[in-house]
Amino acid sequence: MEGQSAVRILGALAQEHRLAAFRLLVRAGREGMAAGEIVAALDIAPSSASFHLAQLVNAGLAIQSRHGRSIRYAPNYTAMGELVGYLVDNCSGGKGCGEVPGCGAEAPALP
Amino acid sequence: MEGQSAVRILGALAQEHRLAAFRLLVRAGREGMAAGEIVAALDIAPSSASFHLAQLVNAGLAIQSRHGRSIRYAPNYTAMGELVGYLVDNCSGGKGCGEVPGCGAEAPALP
DNA sequence: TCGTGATTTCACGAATTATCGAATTGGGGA
DNA sequence: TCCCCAATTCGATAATTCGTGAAATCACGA
Repeated sequence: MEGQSAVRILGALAQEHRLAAFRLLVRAGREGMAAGEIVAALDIAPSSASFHLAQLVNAGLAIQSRHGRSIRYAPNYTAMGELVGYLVDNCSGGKGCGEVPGCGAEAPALP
Repeated sequence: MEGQSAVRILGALAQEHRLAAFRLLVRAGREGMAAGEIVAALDIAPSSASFHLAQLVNAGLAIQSRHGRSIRYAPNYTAMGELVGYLVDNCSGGKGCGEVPGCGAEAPALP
C-alpha cells in the first residue's frame, strides 16, 4: 500500500458516521447491509448517508451492489487489511512492535 | 480504545504531511526529531509544520518535549498500537482476519 | 542585559467537507 | 402501464481544515 491510498482510506474512516457505518458493515459480514438499513442504524438523513457511503466506496473500503430494488454495501476486508499492514509496518521503531499483541512487525519499511 | 478517540487518531493521520511526519518520527525512534528537522524534511512552512505537529500531539500520536532551545517530537507507539488493535478488532467478519498475517483477530467486538 | 535562533501563536483567505431538503432515477408489483 | 418505494443526485449553506506571513514567545550565549 502506498502512502497516498493510505491517506485516502484513513480519511474515509476519520469521520464518526463513516466509521460507524463501516463497523456496521463488518458486523453484518460479507452480505453487507442495504442502504436503508444503514440509514436507519445511523439515524441521519438519507442523502447524508449516501454521501458517506460513497466516500467509503471511493476509498475502496466498501463494495456496492444492487439487489432488487435496494442497494447493498459490503465491507472490503482486503482494503482494511492492507491499511492495517501499512500501519503495522510504520509502527515499529526497530525494536519490534510491542503494542500489538500477536503481531510480529520487525522491519521499519519506509519506501 | 473508544470510537471517538479512534476518529481523532484516524483524522490526525489522514493528511499527507501529518502521515509523513509521523513516519519520520517512527523512523527516528524514541528520541524523535527536533521541529526544525521535521520542517526541513517535509519542506513546508514552519507555521504549517507546527500546526500539523500540534494535531499529532492533540491526537496523542506524538509527544512534545523541550531540549535546550529546540522542541523535540517523539512518536507515541502506544497510541498507534491501540489504533491498530481497534482496527483489527473491527476487521474480522467472524471468519478470522486473513489479511493481517500473524494477527489472530477472532472476535468482532462492537461495544 | 541584549541579541539571536528556534518555534509557536495569530489573523485571514482559500479550499474542502458535512448536512439537509427537494427533485430525480431505477426497479418491482398491481 | 402506472404507481410506489429505495436510493441517489442536485443545490444551497454552515462548518471545518489547510496554508501562509507577520508578530510574539522562549531559551541560550556573549
